[in-house]
Amino acid sequence: MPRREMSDRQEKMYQYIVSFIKERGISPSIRDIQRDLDISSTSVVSYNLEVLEKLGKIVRNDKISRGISIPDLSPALLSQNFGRVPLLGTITAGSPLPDPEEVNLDQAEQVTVPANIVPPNRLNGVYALRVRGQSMIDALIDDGDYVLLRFQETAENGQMVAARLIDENAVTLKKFYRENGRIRLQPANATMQPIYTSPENVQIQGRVIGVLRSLL
Amino acid sequence: MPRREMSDRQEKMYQYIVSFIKERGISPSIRDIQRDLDISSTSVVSYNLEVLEKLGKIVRNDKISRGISIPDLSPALLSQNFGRVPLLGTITAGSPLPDPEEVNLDQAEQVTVPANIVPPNRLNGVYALRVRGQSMIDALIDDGDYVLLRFQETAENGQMVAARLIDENAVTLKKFYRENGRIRLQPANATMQPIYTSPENVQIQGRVIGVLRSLL
DNA sequence: ATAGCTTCCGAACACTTGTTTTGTCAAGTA
DNA sequence: TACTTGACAAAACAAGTGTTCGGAAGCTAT
Repeated sequence: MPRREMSDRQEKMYQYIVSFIKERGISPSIRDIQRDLDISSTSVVSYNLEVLEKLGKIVRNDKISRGISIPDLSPALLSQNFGRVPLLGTITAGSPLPDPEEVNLDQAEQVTVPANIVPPNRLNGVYALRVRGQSMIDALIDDGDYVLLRFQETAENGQMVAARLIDENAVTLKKFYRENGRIRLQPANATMQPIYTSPENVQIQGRVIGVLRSLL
Repeated sequence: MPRREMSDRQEKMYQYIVSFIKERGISPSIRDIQRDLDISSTSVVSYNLEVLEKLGKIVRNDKISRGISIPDLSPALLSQNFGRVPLLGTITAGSPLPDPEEVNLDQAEQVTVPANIVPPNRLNGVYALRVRGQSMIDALIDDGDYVLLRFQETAENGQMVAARLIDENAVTLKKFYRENGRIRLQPANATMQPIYTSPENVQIQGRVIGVLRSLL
């Protein structure tokens, strides 16, 4: 049996509910619908809401006020197909990076991260940085890209990290290598030289786990 | 004057409201909060909600039932900080690509696109493809990346496009050049040779406008 | 036409829900 | 001490809100 279509009235009610929720963030009451759609009785609204629920267009939370919600608009979606991480600044070879723990996460600009790139449930401790410069061009990271980093203080050889050089008070995006007692920070750009320094002078601020690039 | 912090109780209430809305799609009532958080009186809830609203953590719709909404969770966000495009398949040098117009867009897998990469209002006619192979490695596109393409049938010299070779019935990701009467499709990989063919044999299926990469 | 169905109407009902009022109590503060 | 303020408690109040129910109107099929 094919799914029945919505009647004219049901279509209008559905549209009304969707825009009401989009604009105000809460469900309309039955009397809201009745009034704004010039329906003669609340019982008519009730009746058609029942139909809409059977059609799967809306979900009703039994007998409670303003209990209409729309599955396709569910805030649950907000944590399903993507997540959001704070954009903590720009990373350039040589310029200092705001400490992720000191930034007010509430007021930081947010970057949406598709679930295909990093699943939302693995987004804890992840932040984004804008890339300035081409020091990682051979690692397919270009000026203007956004890199996603997971905060961690250690790294394996070969991992791409944001590393802080304490003495120089600089933060840079490099590949990390531990070599008999010292650290090598290797740019992915054939024209640039690696940095050698002592383990004490290096503080890892996160590891790159994703890249986003706009070519518009 | 620095913004005050939430008290312990307010923190709990806020968390409760957020998860309630996420799970059920509607706001909790004051008595829901009172009961589930073991608060002695509705007036206490009311009092603290007032504080939360002053802090900007929640929005209250005056005097109506279940009128609490959370700005950060607003369904309006669903069309603000990102958009979604269909994932139409995989592009490999040599394998055919499903025609974007023939695919059922409703049931195609969706990819979330951050507003930073492509603004949602410019997402019309945009689709995503998974990249197979390393023919564009010098253009910073690697195996496994997602590329975002805007559907268009013409291209300027140097633009990166998905091009269909009609005779060969193959689709490939290349840089496009028009050279005195013929077309050159240039891979961005020093080890690979360009393809030369006639304009009649080339059908452009879209231009690359973004790249998403996961390094997890 | 008649039965059966869907859709609608109007009003009344009962529960849900936000608000208000009156106090209490502890921590500051002059 | 006396006064203010923040946070809480208990109960009562007044709307807001979903539901129900008898009946009417329109429609379809027999």
